[in-house]
Amino acid sequence: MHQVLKIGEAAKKAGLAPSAIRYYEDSGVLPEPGRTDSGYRGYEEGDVDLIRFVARLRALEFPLSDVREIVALRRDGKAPCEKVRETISNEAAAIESRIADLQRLRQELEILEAEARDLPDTWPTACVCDVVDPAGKRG
Amino acid sequence: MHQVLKIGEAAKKAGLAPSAIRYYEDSGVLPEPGRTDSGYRGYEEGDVDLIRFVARLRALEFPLSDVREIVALRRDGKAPCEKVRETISNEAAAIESRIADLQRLRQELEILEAEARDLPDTWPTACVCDVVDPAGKRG
DNA sequence: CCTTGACCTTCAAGCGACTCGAAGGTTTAA
DNA sequence: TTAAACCTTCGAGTCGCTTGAAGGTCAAGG
Repeated sequence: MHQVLKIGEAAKKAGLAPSAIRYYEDSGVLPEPGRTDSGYRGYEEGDVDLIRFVARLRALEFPLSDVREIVALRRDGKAPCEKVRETISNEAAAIESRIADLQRLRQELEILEAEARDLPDTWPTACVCDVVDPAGKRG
Repeated sequence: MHQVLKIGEAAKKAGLAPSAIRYYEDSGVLPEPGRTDSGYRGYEEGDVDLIRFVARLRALEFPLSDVREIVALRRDGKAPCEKVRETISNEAAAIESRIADLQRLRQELEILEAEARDLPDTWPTACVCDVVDPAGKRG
């Protein structure tokens, strides 16, 4: 009735690599699943749901430590809602700030790219390096 | 005349940690500097310029392997211009695509944040988890 | 029956770009 | 003279996995 999946099939359903699932197990995020007689991991429907949930949190780039805590709360029958909300807002802030950093970098790189196009390569007299680091003197 | 700086002072001038400079040296990005009688690294003006240049490239998030190649070209008296331009454009593309990813994530998180605000925490009946992973059934 | 190939297992090591800690040596100022 | 603030090396830790080696299992095809 309720079929048991091997790690490769479970991984496919969750959009993860088998090695990632093993890693989550090793690092205490996912519980140890059952085993077949020959020692293969066997995932039941609920297990696969949990893996999918973890995959989803990781796709949102939640730190694995937070994912571990959230999964632990669920396992203990406690509501992870507060922790989830907290992590959502932390993660949103982190991403916001990373986007700002990258946009600054992108702008810098655009300027450098444009300036580099116009510069003849008469190294060591004139060089893109002067554009990249105008303060540095080449040796 | 030309003063020699210890690693901490050189690091400060370049906006790096001393440990980062040692790491660049170990990993073949920066050449080994001179040493004082007591074994301290001693950086001359040109050395500091090179460290500053490397710091600048890293601030633009160039991969260290590319920085290593660029520095090697300079050391060999060759124009690193082409490599620099290439790396600028690779890096610009990588950042562009990372920004796009993060903007998608940000949007998702904003939606989740809003939905989570409205949801009562009647675990295990209704929960932020349902919002995060609507397809997953909680156990 | 045997082989082939696609799975699965464990364990160790590698990636990138560093940082941190331990255990010790040096220099400078009070 | 002694304390603080440097410096040295070396090894291990971070994060989130992936990759590889060496082997076990299982279903299909010849």
